[in-house]
Amino acid sequence: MKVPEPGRPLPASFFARPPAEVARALLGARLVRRLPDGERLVLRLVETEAYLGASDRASHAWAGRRTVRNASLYLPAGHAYVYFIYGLHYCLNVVTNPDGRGGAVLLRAGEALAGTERMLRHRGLTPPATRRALAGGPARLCQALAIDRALDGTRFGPRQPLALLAGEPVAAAEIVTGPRVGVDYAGEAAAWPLRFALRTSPEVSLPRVERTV
DNA sequence: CGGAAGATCCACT
DNA sequence: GTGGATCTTCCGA
Repeated sequence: MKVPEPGRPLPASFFARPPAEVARALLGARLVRRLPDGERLVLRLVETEAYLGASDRASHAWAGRRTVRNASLYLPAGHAYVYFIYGLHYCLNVVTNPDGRGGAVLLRAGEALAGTERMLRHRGLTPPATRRALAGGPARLCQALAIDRALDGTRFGPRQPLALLAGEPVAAAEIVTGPRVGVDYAGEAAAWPLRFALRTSPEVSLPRVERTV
């Protein structure tokens, strides 16, 4: 599909595609968080994972599961699904359902482009901090951007608390894929290469992924 | 109604 | 490399 100029909002049609396609296309995009006091925090996305929905045992929408917790997964494409995990962490997803099956993309890591000071504070870090410590990992990303369940079900868009904008184009040779993290329980789905990352990014959480796309 | 497990992170060895 | 923190959610009994 046609991708907007860098800095332009990604339209709903961008997200209304198969999750793996969206996960790959989101690499390089800018995730913008507007705080209640008006400050803008910006990350360049460097790692994503696709969750396919009903057919994917690793997905919260596996077998058509629909609960209070994951209700946002069934909102139209381009909405946020934020969940609480392990008793202390949050993770941020973008809903990508082409046909209402609960597909989503987990935003796993980003590189700070603006608001670094504020993000350090949110993370409880003081310089020098590694780039990876700031927003490398889904829970770190959420903490850096002050994201919690209050943002669950909101729509990504300009003038919203969360927005996704087009970034600079990314060459295919810069993208690597591999199995998703922490889904060993998911049977054969655990091996599916639905994790996408930029090859050279230090923010990418380990273990490093293999194959180029 | 109780138990078990989770799309993680950090400190410690 | 390993284990503990910490709590919500879900499913089976």
